[in-house]
Amino acid sequence: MAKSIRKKLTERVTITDVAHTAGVSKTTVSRYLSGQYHILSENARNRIQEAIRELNYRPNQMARGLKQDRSYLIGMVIADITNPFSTAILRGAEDVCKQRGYSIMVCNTDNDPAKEREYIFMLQSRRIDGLLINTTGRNNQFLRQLAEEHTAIVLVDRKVPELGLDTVGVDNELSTKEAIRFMINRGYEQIAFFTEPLEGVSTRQERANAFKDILIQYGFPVADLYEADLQQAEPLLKQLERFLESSREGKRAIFAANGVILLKLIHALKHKGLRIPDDVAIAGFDEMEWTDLIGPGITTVSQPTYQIGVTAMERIFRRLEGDHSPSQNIAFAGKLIIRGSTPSVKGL
Amino acid sequence: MAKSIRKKLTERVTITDVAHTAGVSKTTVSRYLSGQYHILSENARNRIQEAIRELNYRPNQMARGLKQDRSYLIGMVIADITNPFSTAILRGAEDVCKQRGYSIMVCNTDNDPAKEREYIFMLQSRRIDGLLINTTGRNNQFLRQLAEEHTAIVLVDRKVPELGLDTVGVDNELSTKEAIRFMINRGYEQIAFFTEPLEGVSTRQERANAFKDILIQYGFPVADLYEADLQQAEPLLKQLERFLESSREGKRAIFAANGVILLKLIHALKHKGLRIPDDVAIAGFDEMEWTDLIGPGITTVSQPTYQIGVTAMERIFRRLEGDHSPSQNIAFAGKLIIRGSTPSVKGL
DNA sequence: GGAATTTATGGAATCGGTTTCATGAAATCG
DNA sequence: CGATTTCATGAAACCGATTCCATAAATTCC
Repeated sequence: MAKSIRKKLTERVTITDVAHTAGVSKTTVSRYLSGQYHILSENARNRIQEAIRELNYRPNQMARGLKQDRSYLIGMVIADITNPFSTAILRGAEDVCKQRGYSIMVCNTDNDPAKEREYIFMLQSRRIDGLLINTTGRNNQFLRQLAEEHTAIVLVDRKVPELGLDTVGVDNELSTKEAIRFMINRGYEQIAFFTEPLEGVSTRQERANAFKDILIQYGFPVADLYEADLQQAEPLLKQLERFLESSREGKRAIFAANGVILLKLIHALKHKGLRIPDDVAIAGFDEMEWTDLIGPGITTVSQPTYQIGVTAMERIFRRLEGDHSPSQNIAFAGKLIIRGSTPSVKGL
Repeated sequence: MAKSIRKKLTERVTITDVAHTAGVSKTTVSRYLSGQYHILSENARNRIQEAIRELNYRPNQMARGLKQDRSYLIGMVIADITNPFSTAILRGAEDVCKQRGYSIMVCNTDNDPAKEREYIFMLQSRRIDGLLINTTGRNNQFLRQLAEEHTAIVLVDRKVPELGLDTVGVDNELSTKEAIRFMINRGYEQIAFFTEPLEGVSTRQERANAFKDILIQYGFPVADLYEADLQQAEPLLKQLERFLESSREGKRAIFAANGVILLKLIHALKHKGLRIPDDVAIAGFDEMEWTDLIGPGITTVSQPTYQIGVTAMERIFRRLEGDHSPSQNIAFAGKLIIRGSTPSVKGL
């Protein structure tokens, strides 16, 4: 009887309920919800407003999205969510989304192409409007598919030229060259470059190539480019030892291709009882909250991470608004922050 | 004509398309999608599978969710997404969600109740099934409303007793007492406690109270409890100076109530040219990737952050599965990691 | 002052799935 | 062998919004 009907009715408040209590049709309420106030009478507007308040109504986004073929959802696929670099980007991206009423769904892949694929499928099922991805580069086929379904995709940090998508990141060549040139000018005679495996990751490749180029340009031998797999600590330690054995104290320096490997290297140096910069100088990509606190301060290349997130998300919205211009590669300048970990070599 | 029809048809592949090409009804396809294989003939199963593959079909989660009144979405409202503490929890939560086919929507509030409220409304519109929240404590009314609409809510880190919700965090009293007691036993005669403003945040209050309790228990005066607003750097610096002026080198120590303030304090000490631990000893909550690298290493209270995220999310799913048992407060033990920043006082 | 236009509104179809219920065929039973 | 149960399937209603189209009333036009 009445009791059970009421129960059913109050279970979830729908647009129909609002229409009833306001004494208008669903259509009119819908118009109110989408902000088309100018075609509503003041009377209707007020009564709807009152009804919504009274019933504490919140429109169902799934119903809305279904009909409009829009989810107001952006996917963000990140290799490692605990990496401060990633979260700074996320922060920027999130701020832009919030402002527009979009929400971000985070997906953590651990650089695993299989996980990445699963997430792409899931996001596809959710009909995301946009995707911001730090890709493994192994699921290009599926990304292309997504792009064909009108999802606006922006690659962050890592490029995949064959996809022809917008990318946002830092100018790796420029920044790496600036940093290595700086170290050469400071008098270091042997510089090692440590990176995670290059295969398939454009960012790492660009930095490694810039390193090689600049060494060649200055007539240095390119002997110390180390690709370390960080899953196990051993390889990195071994490679570090190899470098230290082959080089002379006071004349050598290490450059880390990103913040993760920079941290690992500093750990390894501490573990071996080596001092910065006396035993070895060090610098690397990614400014982090602790880089000025360790020893004499670590020289780093700072990326405008928040800005990268903001810009990437803005490109997504530009695309969603119908911009069909050719894809852009947006590269911000990195900033070299010089600290005590890379002093001038004695005797210069 | 045919062309335009085809275009329309291939625009988005729907369950109807799959049904047609497989030569069965939507109902049958739906059963396949929800894994009810046992009631399908092998023939139908194969043809549907083939059709899905051929058309590259992905079911629309919005349509699904609309009918089922389930979004398979979990909201995660965080005060500061760039805080490593938060992302570690997110990581744990995300892993659990992925496994169950749920997705997480991240919301960054900056500890702003207004932003938090906006997010709660948005998440409500999306009909999230669960919410994991690090709340400002200023939107209890809306959280209660959400809970009434069958959203499973778990409070992380910060409690709000009046809401009667599940909470997951660390045992603040126990860990704080252990840490302060340790410092007292090491011979420090004056210990300062630095925290962000206590008002409304249970975690901070619990830690501050534990600090006071243990000092009283040991017969120390409670003179140095500093509430610093971190928005501007000044207050913290002033308070730090006040403490340093009132205390004696070699006999004093600082305890930071969380990782953020710990970092700020270390920065401030460096800024003032003070050495750890010679000029002042320091310890604090939250183990971070750099705490063992700064100076002699910083003594910290480590929280099982990943585990907190996993546990919180598991409680959400337990609730979604229909568990109506009384609410739980789950408190993990923190772990005191002793490092060089808190050596024994000379002469002990 | 009647025709044409504008304005405010609502009925009904629709989005893409799930779920209820009905049905015909095959299998099991006494 | 007829009655009953099981099995595989599909038609149609439904979830909660938006949107197309129709319509009555009010306004403007000549």
